[in-house]
Amino acid sequence: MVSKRYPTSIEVARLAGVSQSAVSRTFTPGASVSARTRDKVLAAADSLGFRPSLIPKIMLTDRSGLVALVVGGLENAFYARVVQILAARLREAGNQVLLVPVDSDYTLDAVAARLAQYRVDAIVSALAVLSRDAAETLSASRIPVVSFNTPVTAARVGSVGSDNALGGWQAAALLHARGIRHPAFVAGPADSPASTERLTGFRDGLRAAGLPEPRVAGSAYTYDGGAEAATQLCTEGAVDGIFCANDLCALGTIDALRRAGRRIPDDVRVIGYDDTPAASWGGYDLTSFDQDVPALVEAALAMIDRMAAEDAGAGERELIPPRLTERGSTRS
Amino acid sequence: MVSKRYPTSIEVARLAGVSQSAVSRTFTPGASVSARTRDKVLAAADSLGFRPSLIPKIMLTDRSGLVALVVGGLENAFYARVVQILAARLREAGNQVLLVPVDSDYTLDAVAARLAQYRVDAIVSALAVLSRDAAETLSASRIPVVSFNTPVTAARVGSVGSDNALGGWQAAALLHARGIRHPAFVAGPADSPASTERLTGFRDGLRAAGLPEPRVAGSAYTYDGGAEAATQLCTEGAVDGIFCANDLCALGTIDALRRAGRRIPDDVRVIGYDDTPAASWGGYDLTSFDQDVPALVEAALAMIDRMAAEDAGAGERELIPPRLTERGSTRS
DNA sequence: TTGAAAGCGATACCAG
DNA sequence: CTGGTATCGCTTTCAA
Repeated sequence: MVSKRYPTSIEVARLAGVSQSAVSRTFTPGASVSARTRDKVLAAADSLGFRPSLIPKIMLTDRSGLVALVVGGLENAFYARVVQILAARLREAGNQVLLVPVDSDYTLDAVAARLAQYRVDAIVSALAVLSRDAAETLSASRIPVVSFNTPVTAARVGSVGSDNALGGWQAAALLHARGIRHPAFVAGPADSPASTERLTGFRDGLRAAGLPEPRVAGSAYTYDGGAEAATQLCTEGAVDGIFCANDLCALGTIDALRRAGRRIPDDVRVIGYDDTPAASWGGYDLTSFDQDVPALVEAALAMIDRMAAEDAGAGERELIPPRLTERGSTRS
Repeated sequence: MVSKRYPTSIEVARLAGVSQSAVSRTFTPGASVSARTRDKVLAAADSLGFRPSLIPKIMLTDRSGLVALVVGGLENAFYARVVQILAARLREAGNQVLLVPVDSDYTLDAVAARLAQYRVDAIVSALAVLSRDAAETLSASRIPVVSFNTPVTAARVGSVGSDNALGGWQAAALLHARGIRHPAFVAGPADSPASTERLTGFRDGLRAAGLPEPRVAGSAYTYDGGAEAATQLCTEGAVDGIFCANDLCALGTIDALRRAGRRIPDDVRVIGYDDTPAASWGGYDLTSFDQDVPALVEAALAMIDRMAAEDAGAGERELIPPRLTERGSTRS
């Protein structure tokens, strides 16, 4: 037998000797209740530990106040920061955050259905990789979706992200200014649009500067992935300037370079992306691009509001310029 | 005017030419529906994009399937990992995770009320600091609460954590075995029970080994806090063995020591707590204690189940022994 | 196996 | 200002 868990407004009303409507009004901000009635109600409510349920209201309005936040890899400090800031902002706006960790597109289908059942008001995807199929699964749920760093757009699916191509271009310009001759790129997963865009911008920037095509290695947004890629780049040819798809890779790259006897920045200059806390730690002192998370979050929230208002507005994409912080890893 | 967002079972029933009850039964696992009826219903549901709402069920059962996860400081990789693993396990169990970021005990009061309104089934607090008052606020909401690394217990409030005193003791034993003479402790916030317990265990271990009282510095679980503490310890006296309240401090400590010209482990040995990814990075190679997050999570979930079953059972506390991983920062 | 009908706990409109 | 009542979308008896 399950004991009843929460007192209802009816019980409060009975105890206070008023109608249930009076109780409801007492807990409704703008409603008209006499001070006498309110006091009786509050006293009764307090002694019973009454908290008006939000559930009936959700049923009436079809708005839950819940926003789903789909994430993979919180071990990347960048995403941890996104979650933190996004959750804080949503809470300020009176929303609650449903955190949905996901390890692959595959699990996303099941998740989308579940979220629809909870009547979430919007979905924010902070996944490094989001396929078009997965995006469409989300889109089909009739819930506004905003995706971080993924160019997919569709009906009710928008996207915000760092201007990765611009970052790549600036990385090339900086390395050129520091006089490097042999550029290389340490990539993230092949299906990560962010990594691809950064490489494209990097290529364009190098070309504009009259430098050769970068050699490319790597395939994961991880420390170990960066280390392996760097080792490979070192053994297979000349390198004196490396742009890494993110900071995590860059840290692995730096450590591997040092193990191989290269000095930074004297022999090789390294640039990362995300400007995570570790970039400024003494052992690394890594030049990196800050994606400006607060701006990304604001853009995402504004986009959600717009989609919710217009109902089924077409997808948009918004890019935020990254901000370069130069540190020891690229100094002359 | 807000357009209707979701189709209802009544609309599906109308389209399929059956009763609304039939629709409900079709989506209820064990119910008895003829194949013919089910097919009609499924076809209609599909064409309308129908997803049965969970909200009415919550209203009927007073169980939302929502578990709140209260966190501060996701920038600490340890907590990011806790959130990740906990969320994954809860989802396997069919629960959804409500993520509640909080920056102080003060905001917790408001949060507790809100969570009660959503009828969350349980609250997990992964806060470094949780005061007794705050715990009682949570407890008053009649919702089972499990707290990480905080010794508070009360009715419906349990606690799981690493056996910090044991870890402290082992840290002392290890440093003693490595022949240090001048121990020190880099502390977390003064009101963090985890930090205090680690120090207590460390003190006891040192005493048992015949070593002097440790000097103590520091006051935050941060990289910068660790760096400042280390600088202070270096300038104010002799040090050759430092136990840090967590990894983040330890990394700052190591970098500050190096800036001060000390070699690690030759001049000073350093031990951290949490065994975060950065501990094994090349630049640090930090000896650290793994809190065994999966075990902590299992213990927390089991405790929640027990509390939910017994209804208002007394609070318990469960300790998981930490696992030491020795790396270069303490080798001979 | 089926359909009709009674709730679940709030909000909001209604007349008094 | 107050109390009565319809309502939201389901699940669950209860009869047929």
